[in-house]
Amino acid sequence: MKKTTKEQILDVALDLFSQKGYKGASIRMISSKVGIRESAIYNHFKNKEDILNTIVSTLSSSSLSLLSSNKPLEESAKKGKSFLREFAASFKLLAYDNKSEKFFRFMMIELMQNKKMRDIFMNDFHKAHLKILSQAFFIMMQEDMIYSSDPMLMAREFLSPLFFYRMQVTLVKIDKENSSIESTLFEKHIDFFWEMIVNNK
Amino acid sequence: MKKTTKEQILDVALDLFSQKGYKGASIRMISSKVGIRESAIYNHFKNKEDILNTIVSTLSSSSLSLLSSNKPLEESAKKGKSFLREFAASFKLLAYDNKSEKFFRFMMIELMQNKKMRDIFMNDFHKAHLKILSQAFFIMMQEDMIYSSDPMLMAREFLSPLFFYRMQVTLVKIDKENSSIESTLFEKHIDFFWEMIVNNK
DNA sequence: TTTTAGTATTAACACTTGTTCATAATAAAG
DNA sequence: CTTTATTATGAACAAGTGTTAATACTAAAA
Repeated sequence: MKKTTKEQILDVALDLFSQKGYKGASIRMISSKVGIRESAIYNHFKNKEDILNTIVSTLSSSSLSLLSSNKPLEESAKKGKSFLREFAASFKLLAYDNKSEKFFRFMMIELMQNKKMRDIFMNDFHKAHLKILSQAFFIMMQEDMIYSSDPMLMAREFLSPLFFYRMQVTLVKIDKENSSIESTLFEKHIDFFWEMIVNNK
Repeated sequence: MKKTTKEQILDVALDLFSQKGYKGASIRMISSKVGIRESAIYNHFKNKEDILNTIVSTLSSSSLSLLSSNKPLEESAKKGKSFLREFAASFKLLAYDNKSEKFFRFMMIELMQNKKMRDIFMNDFHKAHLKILSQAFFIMMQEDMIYSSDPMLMAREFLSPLFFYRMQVTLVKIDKENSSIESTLFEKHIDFFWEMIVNNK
């Protein structure tokens, strides 16, 4: 139940990284928030970069993508709009999950400065989602549920508003403003998008 | 023709800010790239923040939004798809303009750390575009050119992929990879979106 | 030519950064 | 109780940070 010092360091570090970025959060800031002296950190981590790497390898996959791909996509994709609703719902969930939100903020800060973070964003985050979505749209097209088009294009067009809305929720929440308006954007997006692509002849 | 020292400082500062962020770019880095000593900077700017403020107030509006709103929107909106194509084209242009690109990178880095940057993004960038687009879509609906819907929702749905594609172009260009694939996303977006909303009864 | 305004330099300041080392406190294992 | 492994401390380090002050250089105005 009680967190180990190592876990506390990781928690505090993620919190500070998400607010100030990697360079902006110092070892002394982290240690003082944990309640120890800066030198004690080095009993748990080799150096500052080691803290970063531990956070990244722990959270990059879990905090970004949904990877509910253990369930057979063939079946769930045939649910059409429900599938999209579920996809967006889990996407939205990540925007409101504490650790995921912090990692998302951190990723956004580092994105333009750090090649490793760019790779994580492109592969673990973007490509992973595009793959699931394009496959799902392909199935929906085969089933004549939606207009026929390029599945990858459709996946991008569906995904990019989701990303933007997630970013917007994060931004609004930083300034402690009520994010309930932004919260509805996800559902509106599903309705709008489905209405556009559905094959209702 | 020859740039003044003050202009050089601003150019170099923007370049470094866009790569390392505000905190990551030091006065000594800037001065050495300009070819002067660090103390000489203070003959041109009060302090580091003064450099930042000068850059922001100079570039925030021009590098982010298109503000071609000097032309009457009533007329151009009636051109339908052409209007959207022009809008996206100027959006794309900014992604390939050197200074605009750098400011965009800088804005992305600071977005999660700096309230002022968040305000610029929300107002100068996002709201400004949404306003133009929602008005345009409203006109198109009145003219029966497109399906009737919530103009603001449609504006968001149209704009957010543009933002995402612009970000993606920027990311790809950082690693010097060929961005020609991402470059086509803008046009594909227009075609896809127009196809979805056009009223072809 | 002398005065003056603008811009450069050198040196120093107080402070923060990541990291190391010898040492002390603590708690589990013998 | 003693040994041992783990985790804490305090002090110090070299390097980097933003900024200032005194001073020199340079070019136009008097």
